[in-house]
Amino acid sequence: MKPLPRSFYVRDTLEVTRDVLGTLIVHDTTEGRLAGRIVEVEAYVGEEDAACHAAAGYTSRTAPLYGPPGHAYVYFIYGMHWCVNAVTRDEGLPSAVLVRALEPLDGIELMRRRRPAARWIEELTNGPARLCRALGITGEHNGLALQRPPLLVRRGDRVPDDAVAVTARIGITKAAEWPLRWLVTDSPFVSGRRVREKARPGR
DNA sequence: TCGAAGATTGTCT
DNA sequence: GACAATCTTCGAG
Repeated sequence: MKPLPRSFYVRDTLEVTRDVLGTLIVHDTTEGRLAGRIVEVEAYVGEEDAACHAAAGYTSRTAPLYGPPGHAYVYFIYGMHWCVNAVTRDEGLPSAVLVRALEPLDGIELMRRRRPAARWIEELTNGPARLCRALGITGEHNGLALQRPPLLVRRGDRVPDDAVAVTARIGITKAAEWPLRWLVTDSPFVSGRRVREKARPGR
């Protein structure tokens, strides 16, 4: 159960995104270890991707996207939420994998305390901002390497192809139709409840 | 310096 | 299903 090496991230972003499913994200804090299995991710693929923050070019905000692969890109959105990405490809090629949902593994009681709005365990980490809240990931982690504590990604059991689905990305307005969202089909921990309700009215 | 938009979520109707 | 919360970032003036 070693951390994923940097070479894991130095590949085509779509390959990395698919392979991240099933890996484990671990945050060691003074209050204890928080960890979960990644069950939903999205790819954001460079300046030509209008939904990618790098579409704005190199700025102080997007700098980590242009930095070394295997590092975290943590951004603040809607005045209250943090979201975490893993930077991919290579320096100067700004693309990343957004972690959208986890299956909680370690530190579930601590997650419950951090996420009082969650009514049951499936709501602890089924959304990009929810999982950051539950794991205590904030701007402090922006730009950190993902190969060592406090924040790292470990190899897990590979999710077989027949358990993986690909869909359009969620919650964006630009390039929204691009099929760059991967998820573990049968996992009850994936996000997008409201989206599914919209997509299947009357059920 | 100002205004608008945003890779979301929780609450209310 | 609609909308408010809340603030950083960026581009325009």
